Amino acid sequence: MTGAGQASDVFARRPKRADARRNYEALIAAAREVFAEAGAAASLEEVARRAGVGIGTLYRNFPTRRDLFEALYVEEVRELSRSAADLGDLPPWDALVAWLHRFIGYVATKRALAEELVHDSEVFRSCRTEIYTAGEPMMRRAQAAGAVRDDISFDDVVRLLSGLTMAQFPQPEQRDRVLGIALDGLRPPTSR
Amino acid sequence: MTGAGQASDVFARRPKRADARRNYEALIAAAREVFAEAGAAASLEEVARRAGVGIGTLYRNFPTRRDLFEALYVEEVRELSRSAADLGDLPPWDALVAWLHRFIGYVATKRALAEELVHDSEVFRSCRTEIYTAGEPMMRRAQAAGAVRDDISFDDVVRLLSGLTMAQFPQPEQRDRVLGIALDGLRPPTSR
DNA sequence: AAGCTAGCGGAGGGTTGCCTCCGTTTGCAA
DNA sequence: TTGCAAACGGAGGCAACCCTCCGCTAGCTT
Repeated sequence: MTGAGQASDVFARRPKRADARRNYEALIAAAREVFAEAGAAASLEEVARRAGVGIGTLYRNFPTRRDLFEALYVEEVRELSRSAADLGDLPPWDALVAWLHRFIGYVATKRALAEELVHDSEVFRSCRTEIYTAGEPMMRRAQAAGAVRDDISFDDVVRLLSGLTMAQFPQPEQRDRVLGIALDGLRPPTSR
Repeated sequence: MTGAGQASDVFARRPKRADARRNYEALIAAAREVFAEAGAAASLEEVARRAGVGIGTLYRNFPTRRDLFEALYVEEVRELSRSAADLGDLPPWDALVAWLHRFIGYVATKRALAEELVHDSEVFRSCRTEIYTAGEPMMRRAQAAGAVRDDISFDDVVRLLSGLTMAQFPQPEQRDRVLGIALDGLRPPTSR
């Protein structure tokens, strides 16, 4: 369960001809932009326009709105999951904190997508698995080292921080401070 | 600055004739339901339908979608703000915690609305003031009593918890546990 | 009880977005 | 180079929603 096989079917539909692949990437990029700007209800025609392709091309690649969401989401999760590897040589607590920072950053871009995908999606579920596979060991390690309290689960942490990504933070330093408060809550009573 | 006068202009448009008032209330109630179910982009025609009034009536009462949002939002905030008074005789920390619990409950119902209103709204701003007027003293009191760390602001707390309201919690007890973690983060280093 | 007027409701015109369909283009293999 | 399948793109039909407008209804006042 490395996660590599889990959601690979999503990428199976990735086209092979050069122009097709180019359009596919352009659509993904445009969709990322448009949804970030206008929310999950943004017009698909706008996405196609911004990608510089016809609306027909969009629908061939992503027959439904949800298909587009899923492709976008999977892409994002992949990157996050992969990034856990870089942190192996940090001390347990530092590694966890660093990864959670990335977690917030990644998730923040697409709160709208998640909103849409929560409802029974195979892909969404396997992405969750992928994130947990990446993050849970880091937390266990921190717990084993006594840096994180024992009475909470990784799931608790994810939810606590997911929330933060939704909130609007005009200045990024406030976001960091608030994240700091939340992280203090993870500490065992003695090690503050 | 009791807050009573701040947003009263919003209520100025409240109708006086019996049938009109009835319809107004029905619209508010229907809107609360519909927006909770279908998000902020829900159809206004559906709102009117569910309220059992004509679409014309809806538009007379709330010329724009935003007007409806605002009315809904103000209503919610009012209740929350008022509820702070009940908690005066609890110990500082307990009072704060109790109020924050309510805060979460109230805000959760209308995350979608807030999303829409954040962008430059007079009403939104005065509602914020109202919430802060209700909550900030409770937090100061808790800080004075040494129950909350001194290096954070009420605004930090609001944002930390606002996030939580966005997250989906299948079981309510997990929400409480996660809220507990967040609240632990508010404590001064010594008093855990 | 009778009139006045605030308020009602929904038909309908306009806009926008969704998605299909098919004639045209273009990459790739032989 | 040539042929053919894969891919393109956008016109256009359909559906949903927005919002205005105006003839009708029913509270309130005297």
